[in-house]
Amino acid sequence: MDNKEEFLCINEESVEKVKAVFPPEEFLYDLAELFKIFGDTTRIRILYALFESELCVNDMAVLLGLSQTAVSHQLRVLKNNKLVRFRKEGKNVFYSLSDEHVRSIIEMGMEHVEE
Amino acid sequence: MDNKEEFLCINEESVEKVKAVFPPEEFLYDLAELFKIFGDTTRIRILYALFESELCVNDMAVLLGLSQTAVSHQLRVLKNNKLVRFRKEGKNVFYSLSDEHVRSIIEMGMEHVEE
DNA sequence: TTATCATATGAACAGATGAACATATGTTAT
DNA sequence: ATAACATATGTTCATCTGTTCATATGATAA
Repeated sequence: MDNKEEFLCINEESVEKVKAVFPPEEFLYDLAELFKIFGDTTRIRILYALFESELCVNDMAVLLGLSQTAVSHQLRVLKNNKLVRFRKEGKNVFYSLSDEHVRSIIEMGMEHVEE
Repeated sequence: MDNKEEFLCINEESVEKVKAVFPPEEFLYDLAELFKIFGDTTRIRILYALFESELCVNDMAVLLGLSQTAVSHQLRVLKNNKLVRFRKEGKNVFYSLSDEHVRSIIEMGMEHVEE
């Protein structure tokens, strides 16, 4: 079942063309990791909520009908990947989108979905 | 353990503001589904390969060092979600990106990763 | 027709992932 | 100090997902 018959390309030219510009594996890995973050309903809902206004954890939970724990866990993921930033104010932590890239990426996705 | 103390908002105003413009759940679900597709290394590599040139299944497998089966399975996902299209030519099936949205979304992601 | 090649599909297994629960940390008020 | 509150974290568990293996389909050539 050794199914790779050693580089039997059908169109060698195309393959070489692609190979020539292929980015480092790590880069594409990071790219996939980024999209993975957006690929969860809870996280997308959180990010979308932050489109309009910064919010504290409790308010997100209330707004989205989620447990505080669930929100906090997902915020950690978003924070670790620099998609949101936060400021502390007493007992509360207010989160907001970290930059315009986040907005752009989601908007691009929305265009595709809207069709 | 009933952890939702009935709408105890810290900032009622922000919550109302977000609620007012929140899109239907289904829309955000579809959006997450779309990003989920991009959130896998194999699929991103396939899509990226198709940036340069259309390719048949076997050539993708050779190029990316994957089994034919793995590529075929992922192409099905991409096909079902209309991210790639294909044309048959004899025994071969040539795949290509289905539209410019795909390219735009990936490019947006790359900008974020490049930082 | 049969043999061979290119791709697709189904089943099963391994690893990843999100949610819930319990608990910990950190902050303010008393 | 202690109590009450807001958020964070660790662990467990059920589910999802991607890969592999085996096999099927579909196409060309002999």
